[in-house]
Amino acid sequence: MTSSIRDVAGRAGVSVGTVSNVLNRPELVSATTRTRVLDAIAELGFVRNESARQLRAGSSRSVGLVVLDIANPFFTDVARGVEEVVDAAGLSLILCNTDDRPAREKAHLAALAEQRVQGVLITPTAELSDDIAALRERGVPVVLVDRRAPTADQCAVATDDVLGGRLAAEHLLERGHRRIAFIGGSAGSSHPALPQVQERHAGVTAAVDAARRAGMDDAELTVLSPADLTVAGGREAAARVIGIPAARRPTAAVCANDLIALGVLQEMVRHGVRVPDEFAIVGYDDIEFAAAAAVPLTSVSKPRADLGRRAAELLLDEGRPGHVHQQPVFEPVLIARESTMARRHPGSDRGASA
Amino acid sequence: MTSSIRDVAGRAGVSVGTVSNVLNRPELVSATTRTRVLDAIAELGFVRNESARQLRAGSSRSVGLVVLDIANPFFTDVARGVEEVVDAAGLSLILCNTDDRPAREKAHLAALAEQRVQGVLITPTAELSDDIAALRERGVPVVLVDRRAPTADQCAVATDDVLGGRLAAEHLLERGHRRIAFIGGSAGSSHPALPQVQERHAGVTAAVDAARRAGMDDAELTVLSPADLTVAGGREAAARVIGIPAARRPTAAVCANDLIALGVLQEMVRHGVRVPDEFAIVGYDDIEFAAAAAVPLTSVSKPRADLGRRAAELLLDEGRPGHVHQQPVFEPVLIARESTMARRHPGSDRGASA
DNA sequence: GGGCGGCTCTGAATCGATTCATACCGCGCT
DNA sequence: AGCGCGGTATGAATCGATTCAGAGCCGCCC
Repeated sequence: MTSSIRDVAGRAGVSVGTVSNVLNRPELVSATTRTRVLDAIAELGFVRNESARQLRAGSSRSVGLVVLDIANPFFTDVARGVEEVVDAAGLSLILCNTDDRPAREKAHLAALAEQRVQGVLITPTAELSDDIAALRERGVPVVLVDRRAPTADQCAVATDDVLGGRLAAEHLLERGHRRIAFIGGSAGSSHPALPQVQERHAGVTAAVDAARRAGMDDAELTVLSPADLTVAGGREAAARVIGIPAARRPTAAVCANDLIALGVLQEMVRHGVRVPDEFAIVGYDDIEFAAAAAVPLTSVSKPRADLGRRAAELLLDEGRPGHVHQQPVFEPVLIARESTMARRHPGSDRGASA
Repeated sequence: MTSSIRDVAGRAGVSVGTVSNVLNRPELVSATTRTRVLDAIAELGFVRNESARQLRAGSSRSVGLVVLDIANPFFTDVARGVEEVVDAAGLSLILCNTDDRPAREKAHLAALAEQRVQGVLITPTAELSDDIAALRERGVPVVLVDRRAPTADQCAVATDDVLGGRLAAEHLLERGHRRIAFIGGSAGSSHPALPQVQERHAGVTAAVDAARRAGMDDAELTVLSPADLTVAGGREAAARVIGIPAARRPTAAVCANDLIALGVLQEMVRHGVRVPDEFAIVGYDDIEFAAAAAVPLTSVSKPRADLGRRAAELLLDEGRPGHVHQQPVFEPVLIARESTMARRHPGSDRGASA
């Protein structure tokens, strides 16, 4: 059925070594033999067996990318960036989805290890499992994606999420909001929040505290923790916000990601709460659907594809001799859109609270 | 560095065959030897080399999923369904993205063939390349996803897109719309449209024709072909719609997918065209973001995860003896939401054309 | 004519897990 | 004592591509 290099050799009347040379170092083979071999390959429909090649080589021609949520466009954009670099290097990409479940992460890492991938790009689940450390001990390069490295002896590509959280909160404060919600905290949630989310939270807290110190005594922060960082989670949290009596209800929210923000937006609209006039929303990640929402979402933008590209580059570099571990941190930027476009400018008037 | 089964055997004081048995048929090994071997494995941090295993076995423990656009949530939902089935079978999934480019499709299929995957699930690019046929000739099971099989000798999981298109158009006609646009056609586009899109188009056309025959003489269809089936494509097409003088401008659109619909929605809102009052929109696929849009999108819903699940099941079944090729066709359902909720019911009044 | 270098090609050894025919052990039965 | 049998363990052969030391050949120069 499937023919091997040996069949090709037989057909072309040469040795297996020669066939291999045609495949891998054609310049070593005379033109005539080369065409003879290529003809045989075509006639037999020969396809190289990667397993055999890998066995000999000791490692595969692929890298793994492990993400938290394949349904989150943020990660597909990161994947695009990764793919670009990986493709260019002639490697292939194995995309794995964990749904933020440690057990799935573990299983995927085990499979990748068995496949002897050249390296792994991973956005780990909340707790950094020791499976990752174990992989690294086995000599498999690992680069953390959108996550800070716990130690300096490894590569990681991150975003300054404290800054991002601060930008979001300051934006709302500047527009006159005083009662602000952070949606995506970990309070009361079963498992710990992702560090990325903790950072965003910290940034928001810092901004609100600073505002209070600067004289906005009434600035206050409410934290809501949806079950997960999805559109459904956002809807659920928004419903809770709506349940708060108008006098105490936050007038704006910073969401831990855009999926949540879209859910919040949807639920607000559904309940007739006007966005941004009655409730302003800031998302995070600036996924394409944020701008495409009918009330375009103000969002904290990070270079999604660049994150992926950079991570992939670092991973490929790990294999090389003089590699130095790096932890680049990208700076997020706030993109203001309509979802926060009401209210007056800085200081002064804090009128019409809902 | 990496230890092999031989090292484990040495350490445990048994033969390699025994170690292999511990790994694959532990019931053949006595309890004492088994624990001795397992201890050795743990101590050495041994990880089985998949390449070697695959080489011997002749095929890998993975299947490939090749999609048109990983950034389209429709495909990530399909992927989820596939993953579920594939995981349960103890296989792993290799996810490949083609961006509807035949060259990329070809490259991915070649890589999958070299990896000796157990099968391939694919939503092919517009033209059915012969690479797919070639794969099948080599004995690799292939199941088409969201695409009808050209012949009965293969498996394919599809949706009745003619019906879907008709449902969408009938819905708009019932709500009093007469000048309808189909956004996503192939007219004037460089490459042929996807068959799925052609079907949707055909369904819309059929509905409009039927309406005309039924007495709605003024029912008419305009076709717009964006460069690609993305949010950006939708925006571009919407801009063109807005350019049409109000008297001739369509009052509603059926979009080839939800990404386009979201783009259209966004552009309409940006230009102050009220949705649905001045312009109604029907999307296709019913991705999560359709419902989450602030003007929730009426959309033609198909069981996305089920498509994936079913396709994966058929693929796994292909390996089995009595396999019979099947081409299940799912029936789409129209989910009415606000983006089409203006205008009066059936027949009568066709008033206020923007 | 002998020797040497350059160009081709050969074929055996190798990677690591699996498989299977074979061997071994102890025990009960005749 | 001999036979057979279930239960275990062995180790050589195998999968297919790659690699590399070495062989064969040709032409050229001294």
